[in-house]
Amino acid sequence: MAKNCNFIEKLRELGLRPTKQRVKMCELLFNREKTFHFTINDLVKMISEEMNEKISLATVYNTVHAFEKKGYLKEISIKSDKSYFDTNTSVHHHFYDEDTNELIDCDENDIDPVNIKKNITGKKINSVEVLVKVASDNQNQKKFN
Amino acid sequence: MAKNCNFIEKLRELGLRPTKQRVKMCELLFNREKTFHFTINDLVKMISEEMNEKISLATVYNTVHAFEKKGYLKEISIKSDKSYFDTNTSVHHHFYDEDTNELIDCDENDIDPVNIKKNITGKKINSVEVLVKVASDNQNQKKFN
DNA sequence: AATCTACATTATAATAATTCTAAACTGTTG
DNA sequence: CAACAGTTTAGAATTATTATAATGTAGATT
Repeated sequence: MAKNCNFIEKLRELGLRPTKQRVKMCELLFNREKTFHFTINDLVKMISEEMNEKISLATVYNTVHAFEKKGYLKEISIKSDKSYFDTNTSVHHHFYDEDTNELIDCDENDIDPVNIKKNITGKKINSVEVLVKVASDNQNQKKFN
Repeated sequence: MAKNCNFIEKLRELGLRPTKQRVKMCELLFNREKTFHFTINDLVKMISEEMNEKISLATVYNTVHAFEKKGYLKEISIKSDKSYFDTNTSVHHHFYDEDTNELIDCDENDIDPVNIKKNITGKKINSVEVLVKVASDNQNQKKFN
């Protein structure tokens, strides 16, 4: 499996200095089979567990945002109290389990292509993403007036 | 147009005491033709402009959440730094203009029904919402490995 | 290899959004 | 109107995130 030196190269190509913090974060984030979702706090915990030295929270924020800016991480808006990030940067859909707060990636064949019939003049569609909220029990919606 | 007394009745029905703060918020939120989106801060400003007395920020939070819990407001997850709320509580889709940060409701006929082919055992689909991000220029995505 | 320099990391402070708290206030019920 | 439970309020507390300023370090230069 791809190890450090790969990431060191990769980071250099991006114009990011391969510091040990960044390399460690690359290993944790990109050295895996499946893509996954995390919060900054998840990541800090993961790093602390893997490294003997402590990492600064600010570094994690900086690095995550650097990766995001380069297009290797994607921010996901589900809950507004925290930011979730996704190592799957392709446009894709999600299931969100409201019971467990779990976010599940959709396969390409889980959802048929979405047909958008309206277009906004002068604007280009950058992405089309579907969020399917699921839960064990249901609650309906009402109108006030 | 429906005035105070209507909202006083309505609030009572919901088991919410019709305090003057709540009635004022009802007027501002629900006494309009079109539904709309707002942040807590937007709302606080609107209220301050309309009322001589000041309203506590906590009250606005409490009341918005009370309305949300009763199903008359809906939280929207677009940007993660702030919470947006929507007086349109029906399941509906959005266009999000990345240039102006503007959120636009979709009509029912703007987007064809989304066909979900996967189902998660033991879970019910609560909502299916599409977010279409638009902008003047485009930027592509890459994979790290 | 020692030095230099720009970029990174760090601890901490600052900011911002939101929630909590405890006291004062106010609809509602009797 | 008296009493109680639910509300409002100001301000403190909490949480997520960003800014700051000093220190550290990768990589180029000597």
